[in-house]
Amino acid sequence: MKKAKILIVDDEEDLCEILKFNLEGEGFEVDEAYSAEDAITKRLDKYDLLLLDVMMGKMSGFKLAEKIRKERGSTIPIIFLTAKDTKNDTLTGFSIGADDYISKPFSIKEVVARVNAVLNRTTGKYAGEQIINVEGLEFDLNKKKLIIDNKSIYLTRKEFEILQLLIENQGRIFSREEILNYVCKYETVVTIRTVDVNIARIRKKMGKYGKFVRSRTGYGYYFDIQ
Amino acid sequence: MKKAKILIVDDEEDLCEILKFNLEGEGFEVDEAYSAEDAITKRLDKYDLLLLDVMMGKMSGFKLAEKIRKERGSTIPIIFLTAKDTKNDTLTGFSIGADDYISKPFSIKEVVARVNAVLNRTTGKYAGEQIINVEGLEFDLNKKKLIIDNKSIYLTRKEFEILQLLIENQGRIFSREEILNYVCKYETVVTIRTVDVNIARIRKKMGKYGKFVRSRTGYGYYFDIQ
DNA sequence: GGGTAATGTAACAATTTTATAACAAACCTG
DNA sequence: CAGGTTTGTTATAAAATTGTTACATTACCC
Repeated sequence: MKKAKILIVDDEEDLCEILKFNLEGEGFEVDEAYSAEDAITKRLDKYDLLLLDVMMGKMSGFKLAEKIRKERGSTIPIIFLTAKDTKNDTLTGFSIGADDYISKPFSIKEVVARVNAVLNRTTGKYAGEQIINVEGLEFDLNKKKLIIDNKSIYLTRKEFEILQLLIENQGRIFSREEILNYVCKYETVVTIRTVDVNIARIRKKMGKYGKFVRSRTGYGYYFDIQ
Repeated sequence: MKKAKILIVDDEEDLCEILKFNLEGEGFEVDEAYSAEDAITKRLDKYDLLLLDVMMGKMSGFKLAEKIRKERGSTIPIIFLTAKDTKNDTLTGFSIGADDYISKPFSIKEVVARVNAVLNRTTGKYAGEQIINVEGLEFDLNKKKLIIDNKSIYLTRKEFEILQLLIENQGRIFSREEILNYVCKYETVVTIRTVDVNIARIRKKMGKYGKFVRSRTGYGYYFDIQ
């Protein structure tokens, strides 16, 4: 999956850095802007989420948010950071929405959790149909299945991941090591020939299209429709 | 359709701004007042809804509401925002004629949802009958029930929300995390397996239609009539 | 073509995931 | 606060996936 990109807009540079450090640790790509004016100069449509300080120098976070929404018509999710002191446990109970706010002082953990939650929700919701189409072969990323001749072919997770890797990089050859590494990242070590078996299963399920999943002796596997 | 006008009365200016920002995003026209005294000076009959903080400086939200209702004889709907969930406050609020009551901390989404609900109810423009019909299975969004073979099947809130998510996105697979995230928005963290149990309960209640709620090992759950 | 290495695949085993029942905790509601 | 309802937890059985192995088949090189 592609890394989500986050833009932090806050004039407290230290805080920015801490957030950046932690969010990067979570696998996000993070940019910073130290003022609203600075943020405006950036191409905001590059980002998947905005972390916006409410209290900043000249232009407040709200103004900036308004500008982004109204002038640019963007629907990018925004989480506000606000300095308002909180007597009660606002932090724990406050939950996610398309937009959300987190009061300072907040725990880094919490911010990360919220960011994850918002991104999960919005990317889940607004990601409409995701279908890769090749030669009358539909590869549906949301429904995790193939559609061939109007028939649904259900792939298991490993099968799906392997095929996705090959299809998204049509023509490129992946060694068994690469495939195993991609599919079993954090898992225990398995025999290299397992890949063969999985490929065989994929081919079988794909029927007449199975031959598009090709092997090159000594190299590995690739997908090609020629 | 005319835009509904909303007045927010709350001394926490940040919160006001966030609410305003989000409600405007929903297509409402929004004004703010940072104190009850401030609110009184406004022509309240201009508004279709009041969002009223209970705890404010000198005059409480309740006092203000009482004033509005008794002295001005207004029937404008009021939603109270309150910091503490005390039964006493609740009662007071409702006896004054509160239309709804949201305790802080709340999520922005929740407020927006309640505002929509109250405005729908009071202005009488219902979204009309909301019934999803699939294969002789009626799913009544307003009455929160299923109708199968002319029999009403009552689903609990969680059950209903899960089923609604699945039915409204027919075919799309939702991971347990997504489902939990969707259903337990404002709540504490629960075990991921809870989803399984809820799915089982839904299937059981749906009888012969239960099989339409499907699982895909390694992915999650989805609804499909095929 | 014959020998060797690489790949394909079937059958089975190990592992992981899901279904469900039974119980416990939370939650209403009068 | 008693009793019913909803929701969450846990344990175990059942199902599905994934891995291993052994042998068949194919590709490669001389």
